[in-house]
Amino acid sequence: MFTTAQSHDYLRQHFIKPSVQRTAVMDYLMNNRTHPTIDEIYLALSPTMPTLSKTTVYNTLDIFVEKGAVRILQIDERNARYDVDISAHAHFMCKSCGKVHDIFDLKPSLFQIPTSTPFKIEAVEISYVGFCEACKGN
Amino acid sequence: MFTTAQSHDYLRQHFIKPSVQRTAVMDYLMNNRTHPTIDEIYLALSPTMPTLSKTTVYNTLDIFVEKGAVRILQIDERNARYDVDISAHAHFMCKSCGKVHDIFDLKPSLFQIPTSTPFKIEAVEISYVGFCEACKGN
DNA sequence: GTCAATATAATAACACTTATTAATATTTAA
DNA sequence: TTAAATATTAATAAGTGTTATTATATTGAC
Repeated sequence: MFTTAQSHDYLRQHFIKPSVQRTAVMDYLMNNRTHPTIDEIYLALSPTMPTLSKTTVYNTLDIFVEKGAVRILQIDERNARYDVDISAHAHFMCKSCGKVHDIFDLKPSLFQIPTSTPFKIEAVEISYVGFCEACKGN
Repeated sequence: MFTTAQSHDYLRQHFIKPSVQRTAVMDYLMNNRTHPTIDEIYLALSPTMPTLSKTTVYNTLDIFVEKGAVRILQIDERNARYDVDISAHAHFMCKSCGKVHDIFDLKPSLFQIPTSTPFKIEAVEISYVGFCEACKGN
């Protein structure tokens, strides 16, 4: 369980001014490693922050991504998903239930930037799709 | 340069009934390896096929993907992109010009399905983002 | 405490995709 | 070959996630 103080610190480390809204969003991301969508974050926070607007959630996540505090995932074609864990790891999405899971135990070499290209590569995304444990039997 | 006859054959190989529209779309994909969007395909074909509708392009690509003749790429958050090359390779997208390039010369092991997960993985997508040769100087 | 700068909220606008339905082609059976 | 059934295409409308706009609120410097 991460505290609000820790979220606050994490924001400061990434040069993001920690407003009440930003701290709440970061707090949610740190404690819910489910790669939530904007909507999920908004719906989770609005009961305790009734004045929160979805626009603010969008703006907040934009800033987090821009400052490198959070990673945006492209794995789900429907919605953007967000991950506070910016370390090298891959993702899996279940075609049936839609849940996105982390895959950590891959060879570090998978995440290396290829040197054979003429491009200036800044980021890698490795995504797997299929069926999760709960869904693969059905 | 691929001929219409070849597109026709490729469709048949994937058990897709080759209508005029489907053959035209496949023909375009086989001759334009630019990972085009729906809009690009539609705009390219409509001058010579004035009755073509964008809905048909959507439907057609859905069928192609479902039958495994074409791969849909998630790399561009704005639009879906399509690739007739279904062999194992990665993609790079330029953050500046938006072009998507193939990256073929990677170790085959990169595309292996990880065995350490409890998931039934069916597909892998490896995406890189950054700046292309033309844009990286600016 | 006042003023300027920044952040938030509400609303509207946008863009891509999907659903619906009607029209047109194509196939099948007599 | 013709009629009926089926499949495909086209046009329109609807839906959904995201972005733009603008007004309000909050913060920070003096």
